[in-house]
Amino acid sequence: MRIGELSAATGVDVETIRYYEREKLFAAPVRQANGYRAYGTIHLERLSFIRHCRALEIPLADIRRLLEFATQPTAPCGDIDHLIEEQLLKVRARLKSMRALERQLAELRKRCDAHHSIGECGILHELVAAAHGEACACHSADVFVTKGRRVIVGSGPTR
Amino acid sequence: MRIGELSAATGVDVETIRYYEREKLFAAPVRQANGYRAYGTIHLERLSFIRHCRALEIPLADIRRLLEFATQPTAPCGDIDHLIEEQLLKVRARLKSMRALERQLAELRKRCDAHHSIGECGILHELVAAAHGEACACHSADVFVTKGRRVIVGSGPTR
DNA sequence: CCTTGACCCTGGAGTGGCTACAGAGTTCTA
DNA sequence: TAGAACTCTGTAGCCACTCCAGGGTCAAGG
Repeated sequence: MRIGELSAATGVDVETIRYYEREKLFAAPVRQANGYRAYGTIHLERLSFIRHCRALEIPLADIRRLLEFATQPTAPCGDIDHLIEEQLLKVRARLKSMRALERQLAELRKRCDAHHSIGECGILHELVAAAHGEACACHSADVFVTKGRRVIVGSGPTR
Repeated sequence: MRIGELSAATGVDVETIRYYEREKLFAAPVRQANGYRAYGTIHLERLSFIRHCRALEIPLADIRRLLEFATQPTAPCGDIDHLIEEQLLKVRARLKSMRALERQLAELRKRCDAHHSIGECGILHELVAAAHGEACACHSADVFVTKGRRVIVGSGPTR
């Protein structure tokens, strides 16, 4: 199987496959006389495994670890458990902040329900209000969490 | 105000402030005799505005556009409306895929409820099953969307 | 006066997970 | 036999920072 066929079979871009090889997510395949990569069923399975994990947004470094674990079937599986648990926690935390984000944006959008000039635009007005340290429709609380980092918003010189 | 004070006042990292300057999100401030940046209230407000937008996960390119809009108060505000609407749609799409992700990971975690060896681990088993084109607990459908791109999972050589 | 430590400067590299491209060679199809 | 379609390598770009090296500046304490 050539790289294009593997790509078609898995839906993974050719460039991405080569990238995974560079990143040592799977061993370099044998080469044909012309230098083309020749893949077998093993590669197809491993690539599907990787994409399945990526679909769960598991980072490549963790996928590498999972692949290593798979070679030691007698070891205890606590690490795998832990890895999935961590991933779930990450997703839940992100979900929480995304929900807040959705509320804030929906609230902000409400500020502009008619066609008028930028000078009168409620949206821009709200965004600018925040820059003056005033309370704003979108951020009632002063501090909230984005991407796991504490970010201060809606405040200003008064802090 | 020196950069450290601006940083303390807004909660924005010093490096990030310099980065915003490089990215032309605000004009370079005047310099003191020693070369230190000297900021005023305008910078503080603009930086707060930027962070407020970033807290809404509005990309820097869009923030640049918003800042340009703000200089034209008589123009119609349709573009601003549209920008926020697009952002809301983006967030909602992402939210939807995150919710699916959460379900899938929670389902996957259930597969391993006891301490045993990697060879017997239900989680790894499920992940490997996907690579064989079998149905898996985490992905009942064959195809779903991640980050706006179509990704094929849970299938394999049979496609 | 000297040291220490906190601050500031520039320029460049690194992060993750791809994606895109240049410039070359190879193979398939009409 | 021409041209399209594929493959190769190597490198750079994307986003929004973050970190570092190697230097300069400044105030407080001994």
